[in-house]
Amino acid sequence: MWLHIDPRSEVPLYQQVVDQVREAVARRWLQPGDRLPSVRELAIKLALNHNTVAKAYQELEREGLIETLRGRGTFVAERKPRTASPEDLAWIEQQIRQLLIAAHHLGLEPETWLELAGRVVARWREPEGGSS
Amino acid sequence: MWLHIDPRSEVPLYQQVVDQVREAVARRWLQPGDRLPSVRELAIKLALNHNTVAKAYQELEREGLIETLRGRGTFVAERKPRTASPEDLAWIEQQIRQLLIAAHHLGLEPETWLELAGRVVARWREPEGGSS
DNA sequence: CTATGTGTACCATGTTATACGGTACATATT
DNA sequence: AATATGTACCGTATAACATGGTACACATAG
Repeated sequence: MWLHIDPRSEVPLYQQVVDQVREAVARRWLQPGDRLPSVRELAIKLALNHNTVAKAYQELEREGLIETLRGRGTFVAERKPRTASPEDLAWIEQQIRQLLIAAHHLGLEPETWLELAGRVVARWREPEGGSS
Repeated sequence: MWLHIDPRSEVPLYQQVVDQVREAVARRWLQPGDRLPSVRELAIKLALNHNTVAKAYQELEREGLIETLRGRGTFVAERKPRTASPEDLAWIEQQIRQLLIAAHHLGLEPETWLELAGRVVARWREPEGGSS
């Protein structure tokens, strides 16, 4: 199971599920058509309430990443070709700036940060755990 | 006043204050020794409760960005030279990955994202609003 | 048809974070 | 003494989060 929940994190439990499915889809660990665990099944495995898992799935469907079929289950949706809008780009830029600020206060200057980002991008399509 | 609060944002009000002071310090719009508005003064200007502003200032002091002196006021602290720890680097990498995932779902591939990040870094030390 | 599994919609409860309003205290400056 | 500062309380209110339980609509397998 590639999903793991940290109950002591400040990140809401349903949000942790959303984040991890998002990552799995983005990195193609999950392919379109793949079936996700059922709401109740996943709730038991992660020791969560079924309502919490359902909330995560509903958020993911709202984003268009998954499709749910009554009585059948939940599946990874087809990836729709999409071009980032100017608003999207502005939002992404803002997020980058926020990260630059945080990195600066941790002692990482923008140029060094950019090198680090380059390395992360280079490792983008690798399996999961880089080293042992 | 460079501080502005959006009451309809999902970001907590005190967090908005923290973020903006963090940015002002990181980008040297505020210099060490500069005095920040008093808790009550800022509370009135931003239409916040004094407790909310105080919470923001206490968070900023906890991070070492500002210093508070009883009866005197709140001031931007000296920047302490610091090297990012391995834990810090791991955290930053994780944040970068999260951003890459979000960008991907908006239609921005890692390589394009990296170019965008490069442009943001290039504009890092500019005043405030790039163009008109 | 029945039984089971699916997503979903409720309802109620409890916890926590956020934000407010008010008051009061310790300290520093004037 | 008067004022301004940060801070520490108290209480209240709202919203998000998470749980537990029940029930319904739909699909599939027997």
